[in-house]
Amino acid sequence: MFELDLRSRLPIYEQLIEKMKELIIGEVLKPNEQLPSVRTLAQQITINPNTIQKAYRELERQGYIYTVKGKGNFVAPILESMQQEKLEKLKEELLKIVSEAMYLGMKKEDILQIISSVENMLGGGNLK
Amino acid sequence: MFELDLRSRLPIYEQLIEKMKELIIGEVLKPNEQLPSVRTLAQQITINPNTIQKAYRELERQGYIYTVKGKGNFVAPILESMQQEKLEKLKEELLKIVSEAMYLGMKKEDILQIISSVENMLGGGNLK
Amino acid sequence: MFELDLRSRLPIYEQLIEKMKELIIGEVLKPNEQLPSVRTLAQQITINPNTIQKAYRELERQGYIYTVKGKGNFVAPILESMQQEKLEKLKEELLKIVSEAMYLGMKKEDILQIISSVENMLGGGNLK
Amino acid sequence: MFELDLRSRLPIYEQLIEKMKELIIGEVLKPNEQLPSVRTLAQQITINPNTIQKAYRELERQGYIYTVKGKGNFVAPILESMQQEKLEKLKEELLKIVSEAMYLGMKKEDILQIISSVENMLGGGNLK
DNA sequence: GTGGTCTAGACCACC
DNA sequence: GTGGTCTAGACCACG
Repeated sequence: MFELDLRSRLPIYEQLIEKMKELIIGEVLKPNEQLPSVRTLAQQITINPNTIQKAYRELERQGYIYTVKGKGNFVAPILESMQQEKLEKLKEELLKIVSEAMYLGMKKEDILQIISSVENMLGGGNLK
Repeated sequence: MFELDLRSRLPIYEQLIEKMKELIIGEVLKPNEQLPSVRTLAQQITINPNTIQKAYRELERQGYIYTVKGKGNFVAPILESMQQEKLEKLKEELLKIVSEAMYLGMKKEDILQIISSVENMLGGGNLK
Repeated sequence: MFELDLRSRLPIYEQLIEKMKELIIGEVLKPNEQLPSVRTLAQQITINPNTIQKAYRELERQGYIYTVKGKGNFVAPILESMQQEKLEKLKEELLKIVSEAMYLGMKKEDILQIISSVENMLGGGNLK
Repeated sequence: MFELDLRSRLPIYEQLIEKMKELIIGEVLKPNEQLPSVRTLAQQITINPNTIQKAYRELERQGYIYTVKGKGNFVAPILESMQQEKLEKLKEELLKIVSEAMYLGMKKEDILQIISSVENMLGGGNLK
């Protein structure tokens, strides 16, 4: 389930964060679903629990999961408060990347295709 | 010309590489144009010459520049593969950001609007 | 009546203690009034009875409530020392926040305005 | 310089954060001044370097210090961007604490006194 | 059982 | 030299 590249330049806790985000955004992990415990996951992917911890704490800070001490970590439902703020940031990022991409010759159609593929992923027909 | 962020998590030699690549692909630096020498550039942006060296060596390895001993470093002619490589990276980034944005509720229209604004911006004086 | 935050970093028994203290010092709970039994309260706020127990025991130790075996738990008469203790804590907090705010450029007037607005708010129907 | 209470309930990395904030806010540590290195500080106060790291990273996240890899950690100058955001939060906190304090009988004069003491600390006459 | 903190010691990239 | 990451193993508080 979690394929990590131990040799990668990206620290493995960041790889973990990315993977988890994908699972949450792709709604493979549903809101309020419990995540594997720090220890269990550590054993499963044979990695130190501290490393999982680091990833989980960052995900919590970013609002993707929430922690109940003594219980576990859970997928956060989308909060409106964080939503607006975050969307603004994403819009800025989008603007930057889109302009760079189009400057280098990417066509409007290429971007539309990306949007479509995302719609399929998120839409009724969950790929899972 | 080269705005570097010393505080960034990216090593500055990598920031240099990225900047140079963009200037080369965007043809701000024309093929066979001579690059500033390691020493002068180091002085200009007050950075350790070793760091510049490292960036130049890596750019040469990747085929973006070539070195003539005793003369200096020069911009290599652009290969399509370079643009392609860059565009692939941008596509991946786009996919990530778009899916995150749409998960948080951004509408297709919002993205289309961003595209339009970029089109307008580039529409007038595209250098290419 | 008791709004607890299960996700908070503060253990919930401490949250309970703080809430109770405020209710007692603010005289929402009057001296010698009977508190809800451990079980009923546990049911009401759907929390482990052990947790309630722990809070009650600590409140007793600190002199805020007293226990009559076979009868239940009761609000102790307020001692000045309790108010004093609480006020000291608040003063420390105030000092920290005020110094941080003024370091970041908040003006004395801004704080005075906050005080005024609080005075207005309390002015009308102070329970005490 | 750093008196830590190893027995305290507050984790020592949080104690460190508080101390550092005080030093920065009190301008004992001036903007762009270099902080002791992770290792040095660790030796000085005989604490594990990882613990210092944790404190430094959090301070960076909160905008109090910035890190230059390979160089060290430095006191951040006040950024306007973070300022506005943070001040809003502080105002809310202030409102909450002030209203609680005044409800419990704290006088306007007590608060004014706190403000004065802060003014002295920050003003021309640095206590150091 | 859960997460949170801490230590000791190691290796890496960067400058 | 600096910070950044990771491991192994320990102890604690919480529910």
